[in-house]
Amino acid sequence: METEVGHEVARALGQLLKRSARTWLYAGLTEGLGEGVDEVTYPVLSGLARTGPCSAADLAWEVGLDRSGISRRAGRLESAGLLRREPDPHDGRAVLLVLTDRGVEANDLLRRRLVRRIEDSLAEWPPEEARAFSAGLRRFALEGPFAEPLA
Amino acid sequence: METEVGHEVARALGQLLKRSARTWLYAGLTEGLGEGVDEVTYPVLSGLARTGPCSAADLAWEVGLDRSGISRRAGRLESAGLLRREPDPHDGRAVLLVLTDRGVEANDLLRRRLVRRIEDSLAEWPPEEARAFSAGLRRFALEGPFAEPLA
DNA sequence: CCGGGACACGTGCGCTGCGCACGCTATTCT
DNA sequence: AGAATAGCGTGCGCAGCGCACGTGTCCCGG
Repeated sequence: METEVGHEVARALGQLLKRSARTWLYAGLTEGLGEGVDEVTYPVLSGLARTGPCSAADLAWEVGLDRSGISRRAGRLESAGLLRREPDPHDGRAVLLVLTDRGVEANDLLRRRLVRRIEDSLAEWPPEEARAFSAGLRRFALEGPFAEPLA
Repeated sequence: METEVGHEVARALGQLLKRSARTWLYAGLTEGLGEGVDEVTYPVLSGLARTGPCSAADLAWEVGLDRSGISRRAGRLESAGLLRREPDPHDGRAVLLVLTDRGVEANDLLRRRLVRRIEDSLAEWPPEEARAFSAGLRRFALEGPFAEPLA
């Protein structure tokens, strides 16, 4: 019984973690925006939108990446004018990453497109089933063991 | 309403696709097996277990990767003695990838461990909720747009 | 029967992303 | 004040991926 669920989730997760799945999810989503934002930099953009202005280290924890990776990606977003590095007023060593207005705008746009794409793929689901799936996925991804990524 | 579901799924998927999530899912899973099998080669192993003996091209479609990637990973599994390349009796050009007995055994072991890990993370869920989540995830990942990865 | 185009494979090559480690500057503690 | 610590950006090496080439095989048309 229960082991059936485990197998099913394992199988589905395997499919979901395929590179091509990620590709599909973000493919063509950044159409019309500058060169700086793509599927690689989007997690930094959206993560920063969630956390608000914060250091690269904190954002690294949020995004689940090394500091250096964040710094590089942030550099691209900065060049594209979507992100601003400003000195932390309380600590001269620290640098705060802050979204510019255009950054916020770009993030909103991308998020809308992403949500749209996901909703399209759920369009034919019975609404109740979709809700249950959404709640379960949220619980699994956000409240499960993934919550502590860099342990 | 419905847009709430879209946002929630988008957020959860973002979290799920983090590198650290993949890391957590497979971390330490290959303990005790040879050097050839790890989180990189496992998709090939399990994919081949699903499809049965097949060519690298077909497996590439199944796994969602380029042929070359499959060939490289298959090479590792071959070195580890988990996989065998044998000439296709019907086509002299083609090469069939076949799991050895040890390969089947390794795949079963890894799968059991993976299922175990997932079930542990679902241990405190209400059984009905877990079932609903499992069914929804299966539908989303296996019957959704991900079904055609290399379109 | 045979020759050319198509097919399947493995691999060299360049690109990209990642983590580690170094150097530098600012802070904090003794 | 001087030393130890913390935070940052970046150079470096490694690994994986896709593309494209060369090789061997199949198939069909002449």
